[in-house]
Amino acid sequence: MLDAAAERLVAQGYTATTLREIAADIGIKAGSIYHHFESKEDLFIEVFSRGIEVMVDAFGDVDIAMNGCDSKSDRLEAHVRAHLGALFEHGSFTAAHVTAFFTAPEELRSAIVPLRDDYEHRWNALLADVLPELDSARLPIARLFLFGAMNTTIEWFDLSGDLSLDGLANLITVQFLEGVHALNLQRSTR
Amino acid sequence: MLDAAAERLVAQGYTATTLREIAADIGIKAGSIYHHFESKEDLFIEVFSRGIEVMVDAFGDVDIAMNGCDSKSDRLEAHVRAHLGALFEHGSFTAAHVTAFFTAPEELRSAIVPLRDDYEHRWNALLADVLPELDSARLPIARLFLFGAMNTTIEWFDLSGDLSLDGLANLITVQFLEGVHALNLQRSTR
DNA sequence: GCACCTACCTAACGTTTGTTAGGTTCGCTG
DNA sequence: CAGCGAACCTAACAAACGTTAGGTAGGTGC
Repeated sequence: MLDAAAERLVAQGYTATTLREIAADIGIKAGSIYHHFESKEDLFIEVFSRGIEVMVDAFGDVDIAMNGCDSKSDRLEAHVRAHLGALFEHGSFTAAHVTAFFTAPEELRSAIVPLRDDYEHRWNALLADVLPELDSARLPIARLFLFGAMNTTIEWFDLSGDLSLDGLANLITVQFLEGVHALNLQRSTR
Repeated sequence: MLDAAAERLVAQGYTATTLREIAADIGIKAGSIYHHFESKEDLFIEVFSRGIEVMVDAFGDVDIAMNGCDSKSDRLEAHVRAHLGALFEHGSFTAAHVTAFFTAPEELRSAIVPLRDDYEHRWNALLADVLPELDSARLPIARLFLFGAMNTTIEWFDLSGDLSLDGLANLITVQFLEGVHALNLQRSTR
C-alpha cells in the first residue's frame, strides 16, 4: 500500500493522487485505508519518511563499508552510488520524496524537514572530509550542486539503457570533482 | 492573470492550483477565465509556453551580445547567467515551468515538449562549441548535469541573500568546467 | 440611438474528492 | 463454542472542483 502510494506520487504528485486510486491499485476500497492511517496526510508522511530513511540507511551502510578506504574520491563515489541506488533500486519511496515533496502541503513538509536536515548534515560532513581544502562557506553550495545533478537524474536516467548506475555514479563524481573535461578521461563506464 | 497562474503553479503544482484561486488573485470570478481561455489546460499551456519563451529569448540575446567574445568560458557563463535570469528575474513563468511541468497532465506536456526540445538543442550546440574536445556521446549528459545544478537553485537560492545572480552564475560555471576545487579560486563573488 | 462587442457576473451542473458511520468477514484465543 | 479484534466493505456525506448557460455593464462604431 505504501509502495502503491509512492508510485502514484512519482507519477502524479500529491494532490492528483487520490486515495481511491491507491486503494484500487492494491485491490481494496478507499475507506479501508483509514483503518491503517488517520488521513491522507498521515499516509504520505509515512511515505516521505521512508524515502529519507532509505537514503539515510544507504548512506550509513556505505560509511561502514568504506571505513578503511583511504581514497577520498572512491569514498565519495560510493556515496553517490548509494544515493542513486536509493533513487532507483529501493522501490519508489526515495524517488517519490525527491519528485513530489514540494507538491505536498506545507504542514506535511514541515513534519519531514527535520529528517531532511539530518541527511543533509551527513553529506556536509562527508564533503568536508573529502574536500578538506574547500572553503567551508562554499561547502553547502557544493552539496546543492551535487544534489542537483544526482536528483534530476530521475527525470532522464533509464536503468535499462546503456549506462549503468555504477557508470552514472562515476560520471557524476568525476564531473563534480574535476569538471566536464574529466568526462572524457573516464573508463568506458557501463 | 497569467502571472497569477504562474505564481500559483510554483507554489502548489498543477492539480492543487484552482481556477477559483487564480481568479480571486486578480479580482475576478472563476467563470470569467473562460472568456480568455477554453479550459484550465489551455491556460496552463500558455503559461508553460511563456516559460520556455523567456528562456529562449534570454538565450538568443546572449548569443548576439557574446558574438565577438572569444573566451569560451565567458560565453558559457553568460548563458548560465541568462538561464538563471529567466528563472529569477522575469516573472514566474520559467520558474513555474521548471518546477511544475512534471505535475501537469501528459496531454498538456506533450504539447510543450517540442518547445523544450528546441531549447535543449540550443544548449547542446553551445556546449559542443564551448567544449569541442568533449566526446559527443557525453555531451547530453554534461548538459543534464548543468541543467540539474541550474534548475534546482529555485529550491534554495535567495535573490536577497549574500550571493548575487552574477556570483551564482560564476560559481556554477567554474564548478561545471573545472570541478569543486575551482570554487575556492574564484573571486569573492557577490 | 441602435447594434454590437468585450469583459465580467451569477448560479448552477455533474463529478470527484477526503472522510465517516455502521456493518460484515475471518482468524485467533480462552 | 463464544468472544474479540483486525481488515475490509458499503453507502453516504459535505466540500470543492472544472465547466457552462444565460445575463449585465460599459464602451465603440455607424
